[in-house]
Amino acid sequence: MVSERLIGMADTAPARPVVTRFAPSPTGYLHIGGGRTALFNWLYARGRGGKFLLRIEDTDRERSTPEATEAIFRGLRWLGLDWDGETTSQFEQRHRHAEVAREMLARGSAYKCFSTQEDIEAFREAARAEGRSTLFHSPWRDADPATHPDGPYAIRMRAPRAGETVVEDAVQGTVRFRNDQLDDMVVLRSDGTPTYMLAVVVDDHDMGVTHVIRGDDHLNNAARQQMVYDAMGWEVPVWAHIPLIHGPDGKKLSKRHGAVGVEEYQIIGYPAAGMRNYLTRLGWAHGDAEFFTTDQALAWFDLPGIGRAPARLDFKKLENLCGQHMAAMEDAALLHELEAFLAASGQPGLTPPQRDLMHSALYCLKDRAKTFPELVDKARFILTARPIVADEAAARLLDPVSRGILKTLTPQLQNASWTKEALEALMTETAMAQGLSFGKLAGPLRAALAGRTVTPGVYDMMLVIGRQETIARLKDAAA
RNA sequence: GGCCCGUUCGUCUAUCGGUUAGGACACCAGGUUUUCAACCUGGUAAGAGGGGUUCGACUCCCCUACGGGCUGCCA
Repeated sequence: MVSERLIGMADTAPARPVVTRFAPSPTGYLHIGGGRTALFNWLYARGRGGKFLLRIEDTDRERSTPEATEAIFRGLRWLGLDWDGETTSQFEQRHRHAEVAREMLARGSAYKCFSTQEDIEAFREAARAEGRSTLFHSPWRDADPATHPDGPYAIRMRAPRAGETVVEDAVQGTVRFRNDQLDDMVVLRSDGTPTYMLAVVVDDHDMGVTHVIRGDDHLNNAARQQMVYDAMGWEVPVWAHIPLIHGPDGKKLSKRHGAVGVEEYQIIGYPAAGMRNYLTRLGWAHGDAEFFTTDQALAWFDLPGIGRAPARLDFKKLENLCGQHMAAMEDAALLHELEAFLAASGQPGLTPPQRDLMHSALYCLKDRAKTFPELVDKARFILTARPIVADEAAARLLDPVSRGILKTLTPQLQNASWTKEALEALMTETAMAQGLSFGKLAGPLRAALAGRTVTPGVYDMMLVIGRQETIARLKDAAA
């Protein structure tokens, strides 16, 4: 099959270095679906030693804002998706676009259309009434230039009416469109500005984009854009239209599903590596691989592995993956990302002493948390100063009997060797002396040390905060 | 309405004509255990429906249903 041959060629023997791009319109936050599209493009290019470019599609002057552009940058940076070279602005290329439109005019592959919006609306109105196709057929397509009025005009593509346009898509396969189903799209508006349909093609060509990986809401557009490539005699890129992401209910992702903006995920506290893993796995598979590093994703990512059906967001699985990545992360990197999380979510940062404690405690914290808020919660024993205020559940464990036991423990801790083994021996001994199981002792101990019933192991906490602080907290609790 | 895409456990998916349809998350049960978490073991659970093609279809073709997209001088 033709499509398979194309895919094979693209994957095994690229004729030229791979160049991909992410081309968001700056009209709001970076959508999670857009984030995944960017990730796929980044993985594909970088995994092959190619280039990943960023172009801001800001030709809609009404809706484009610099704030939105900034939000896109922040979102991509958080995901760790760096792009090559300068960011390009589609709007700044408008003169080049217009030049191409005029070139198409000169080649006869486009024509001046003097129809007004009202003419077109009337045409569609009539077509609807008669049950005909509402595709606009401009009367100016074959008009004699001598009859052209001296007014504003749009430039329309002179699209072929017969035959079909075949899109070879690396994900969707061979997709055929009958040309009579496609109309003569406007490439240059009557105010002289280019339309998206023209601008993407010109920009992708000028930037040397070899693979267009984007949402499948553009699949139909590919057919029309291909006509522009053909008209200009340009090489058509490899198309890869990936399915959109849906909400947990299978419906199109929207605000009511909760987090739709990439930045919201950072604020919720997912580690970026876990986010990348999850997003890569959503709609793409490499056999049974579930948990993998970004380096592995770079090595494995390919187009044939992309699925054709829309995927639903599953926060449970996201969390699970994030938990695994947290546990696998280097302490220094984890600490760094934790601080970035605190800043991004508007929380107070760590003081230098807290930072040191956190660093030394991460070993017993990181495999207990799936998100940064969970990590912070589990780290409460090093983030709060004495006196430790016990929560309700912890307070219940500090009954008079338990407090008495804690009291007998403090002198022994004074002389104990401060290692896990020694502490363990001491605790077990103390528990037995009281006729208790160690579990009965650990509860109050934990409550005294952290004020919580959910914490890292008691020995780990004691080792992290040290002898003096441990004894002080036990005395506080026993008092 | 027209055109285009899609449909395997609840969810993400493997399978590229021949498998007891595999894995992961979630869930349930058990184990380990100083709580929670983590961890270990086991379990429930799937090819939308109907026609073909074939010795044999989840895999190929057609129809239907359902979901999604496009149908702009938006991107």
